[in-house]
Amino acid sequence: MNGEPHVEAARSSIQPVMRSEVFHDPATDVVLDVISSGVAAADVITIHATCEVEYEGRAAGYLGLGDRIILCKPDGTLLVHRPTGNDPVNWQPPGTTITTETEDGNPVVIGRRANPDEVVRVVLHTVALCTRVDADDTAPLELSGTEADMHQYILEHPDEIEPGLRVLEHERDTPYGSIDVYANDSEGRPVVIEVKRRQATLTHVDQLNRYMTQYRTSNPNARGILVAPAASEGVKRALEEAELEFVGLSEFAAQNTNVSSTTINDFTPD
Amino acid sequence: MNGEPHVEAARSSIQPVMRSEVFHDPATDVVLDVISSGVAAADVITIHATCEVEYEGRAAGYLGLGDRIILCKPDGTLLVHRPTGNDPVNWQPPGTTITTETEDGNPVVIGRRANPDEVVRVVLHTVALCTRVDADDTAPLELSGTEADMHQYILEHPDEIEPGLRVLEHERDTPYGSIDVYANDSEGRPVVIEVKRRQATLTHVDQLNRYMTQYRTSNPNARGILVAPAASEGVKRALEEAELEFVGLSEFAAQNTNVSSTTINDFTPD
DNA sequence: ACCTCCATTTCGGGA
DNA sequence: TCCCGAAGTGGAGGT
Repeated sequence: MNGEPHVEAARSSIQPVMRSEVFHDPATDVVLDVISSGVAAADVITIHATCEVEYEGRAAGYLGLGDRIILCKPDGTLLVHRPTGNDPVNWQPPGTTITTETEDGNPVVIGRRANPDEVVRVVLHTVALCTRVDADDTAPLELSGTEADMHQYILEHPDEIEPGLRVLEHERDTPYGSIDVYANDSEGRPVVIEVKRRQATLTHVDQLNRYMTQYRTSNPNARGILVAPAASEGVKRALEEAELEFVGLSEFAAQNTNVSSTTINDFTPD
Repeated sequence: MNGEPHVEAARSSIQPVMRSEVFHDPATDVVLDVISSGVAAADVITIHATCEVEYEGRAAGYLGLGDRIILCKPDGTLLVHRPTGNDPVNWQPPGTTITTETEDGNPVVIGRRANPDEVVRVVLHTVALCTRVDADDTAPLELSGTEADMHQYILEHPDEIEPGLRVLEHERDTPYGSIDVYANDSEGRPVVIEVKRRQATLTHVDQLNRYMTQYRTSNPNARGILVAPAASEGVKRALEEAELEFVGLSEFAAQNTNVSSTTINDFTPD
């Protein structure tokens, strides 16, 4: 049964199914053929193999023999996954050119890209499984609870930040960074707001402080507010020292994204 | 051939091979059994399926029908990959509990974790392929060209930063952030060095500036140097305004990690 | 557990 | 293309 493909074609035009081929314990030439023909046909290729991985580019790496799952996507993505961990142990982002060669009779998968110039080389010592499927996926990911949603909420409910706040501008780019929200307070003072969807950190203070330091040279009375669901004591101290303010929007704390009766839950498709 | 497993056991104790089972176009109960038994056996499970994905946790998401590859790892990692993109469209990091259920006769994969409380639910409408393999991988990843390597290089070659520089300390933690390198220049002035292994950005300037602002209250003549392979004009301007300096270490520019005769190339295993 | 920072970060948007 | 900042960032290391 070695190398014998099990083909399952689409069974109907109404509900098309992924066309898939599986090669069990395939010989080297079968692996090479599946990869090259699969890449040419824009299929997704998965390989279960004991392999070795070399990487050279922005950094350089070597990974000795082990059992991994290799994924080759039609957009050039190359992923090498270990049996543990969220992130691939080696990878190559979209835009990579995937080719093959042999080394000591073993099939080798090569992912090469320019800018940055990087190569990942996967030497397949024992291939347990090699598959190619024709995958079609155009559904948009609908995601809510992002920072963009929080911006929208603030634009529509400025009083939640501070009574009398009037929003004047959203996402203004400047040479010293971009401002999330520009507003005036009830006394007409300029207010710059930096929004974070999760616990505020020092880098967030930095970001606001960088802009405010510049802005205050021409607007000494300008206020800077960091808006986030929460902030550590260190962050609050850093804010005070920079004469900046913190406003906690606990509605946006984690595990509370499905608030009803607000606009936060409105989906914002790609 | 539906649901019939193709089993390939290890063939020798000398060179063990991944034990693998493949189910082609499996029925719902087969999918459910493969997942639950595979999870129990600490196997890696891959599913090629047309599916729907729901996510709720720090944010909330919905992904309509499409062809994807689902990966379940024995450490609880759950990955849903589209045919494009480096990153999974939905995922659950290690530590997740993977369970199954059915919905309208379709198998459903559920990944649930606490802290943060998050759930990913994958509704499998048509499963083309379902595999489980017993993967073993203990090889350490050897990686060079990281920021740690750059630190080491600077510690051993301080003159590359500036003639006469004497390094006094490495990685000092403070309430206002950690310093990469603390040194004295040829005139005895304190020098704080922030090291970046790639093109410097404004946030890197922030990081150095945050600390220097504090440090200079007690050491007004202290110098702050950002060391990186390169920096944009905006970064250099921001540095000047904060009275900080930039030193370009072009040896560490991308695509130049394999410099010979230096220590940068020494592997630093996990 | 919290906080900070690196990452071969990747990804998307704007100039 | 570069530059900048978000991400359901993940992961490591220290306190």
